[in-house]
Amino acid sequence: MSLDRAVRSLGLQDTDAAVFASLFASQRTLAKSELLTDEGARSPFVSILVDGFAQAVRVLADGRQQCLALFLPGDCLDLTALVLGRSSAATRALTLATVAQARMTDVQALITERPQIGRALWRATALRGIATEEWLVGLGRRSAFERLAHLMCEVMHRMRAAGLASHAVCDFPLTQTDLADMLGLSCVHVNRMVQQLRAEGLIQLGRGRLTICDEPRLTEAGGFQADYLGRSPPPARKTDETFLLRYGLADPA
Amino acid sequence: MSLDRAVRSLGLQDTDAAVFASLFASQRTLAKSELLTDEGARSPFVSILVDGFAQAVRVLADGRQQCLALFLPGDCLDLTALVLGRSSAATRALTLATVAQARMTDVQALITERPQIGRALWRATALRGIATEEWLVGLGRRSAFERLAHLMCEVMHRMRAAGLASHAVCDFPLTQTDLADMLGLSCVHVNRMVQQLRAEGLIQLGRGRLTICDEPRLTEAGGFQADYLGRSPPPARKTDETFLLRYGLADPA
DNA sequence: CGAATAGTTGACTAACGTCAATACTAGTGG
DNA sequence: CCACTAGTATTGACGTTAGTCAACTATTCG
Repeated sequence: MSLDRAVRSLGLQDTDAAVFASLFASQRTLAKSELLTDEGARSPFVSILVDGFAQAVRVLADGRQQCLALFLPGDCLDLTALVLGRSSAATRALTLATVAQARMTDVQALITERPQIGRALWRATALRGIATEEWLVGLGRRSAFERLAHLMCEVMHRMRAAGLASHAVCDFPLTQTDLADMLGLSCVHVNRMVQQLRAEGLIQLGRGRLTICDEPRLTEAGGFQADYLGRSPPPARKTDETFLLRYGLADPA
Repeated sequence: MSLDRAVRSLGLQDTDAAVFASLFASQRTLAKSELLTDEGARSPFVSILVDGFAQAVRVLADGRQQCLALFLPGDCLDLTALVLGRSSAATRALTLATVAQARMTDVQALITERPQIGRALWRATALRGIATEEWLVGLGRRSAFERLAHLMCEVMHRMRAAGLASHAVCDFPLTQTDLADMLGLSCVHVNRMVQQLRAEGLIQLGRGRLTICDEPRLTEAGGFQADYLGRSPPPARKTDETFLLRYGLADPA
């Protein structure tokens, strides 16, 4: 993933894009599992993932942990630190990874000078929030099988958008333990669900690659909506009497 | 909750606060269960909840639903719509509620004129994201009992910050079904956990009121960190050999 | 080749959901 | 003030999903 492409995916163009990108002159390589920033830390840099996979993760006092976000090449890492001054979660490389870094003070200064850049980063912050909300829906209301199917759809979708998937195949270097952390499951159960997805002919997964064999059915299985970032009007819902009554939406006529 | 107080809680002061508040001249009353905005809708207004409780909620095609956020008096509703143009989720009154509204175009114009206001709203967007992340951790890695305890702590904490709690008592007009939607549980199970919290002498809950009887123990039970919005450095973790090895954090020395 | 990591399996358990009945509560109109 | 009603809370029996533990196998990588 080129830095320019990453910057354009923020919605920046022309001079804004060029000037913003020019701040990310330095690169840093992270070993697999290496922390880029720790939970609650102040970092003097803003980072964009250029290569490899990473995650945002929170660890509870007793060692349980939950992944809050999966970062693919081209994603901005830890955006909230830019406005809040601190990282809300640890950022950790899931594979050997490369990040481009800009000094936070430089970014701050540039935002003042070019408000459109601030606007774009604010928009990116909001999109990150929506993605988190989507995961929240999954953990709250979807079964393990659905969650996994949904995640496979999401990854393929995002990898395509980043130009990193060919047809229905992309790199997928995550372990089942990594998946378990994302999906709020145990790795044993993830394994069972992966096997079910394979048995039903929906995906192939292994050796660091994901192949979607039957995308319509996988999408259906995960309840995935491709446009959940640039959202269209609410999908037509089955008119369910109970539902309408419960929320006082029944047409009084 | 006065509008001024709400505006100050965004971090705005003096002229910025006054000018921003002046945009919220109109008010609207929502009946219990009434939708303020629908999922995916474009709204021409930015709203601040002045009175009552509200939620952001996503409904799946089959009727399952998950609450994404609980709004208390003083909270900005549906902030992401301001930068993304659409609501990512429905906003619904949980009680009879009052919102103050500003025309979105007016807010946009004011942000251009006074960048500090944009900064404050961006910060609020980021804080909303962190709150969503905290719920994600709960749904992914906390038991039903812990989640409920955590939510009680969160609500009391926020109600105090809004000046709406006296000592350890505050209004709490949510039904157990509402709680179930927030916590990703069934209402029957919520009921069982509420009873357990009561039996252990941690809370009193009923008739629209919440009383925390033993705050230290409730905080402990929920793993609640009061500062999870203005985060301090990572809490000291038990040094756990397994954990360190698993994540390659073991000191190589 | 060997060590470490990752994936797989089965047996068992715990947490939580579902269903269906029953009790309580608050608001309503008589 | 009382009966009525709708919404809410509670209970028990039972089913299902997912977690835990402990082994074992397959891969990867040095």
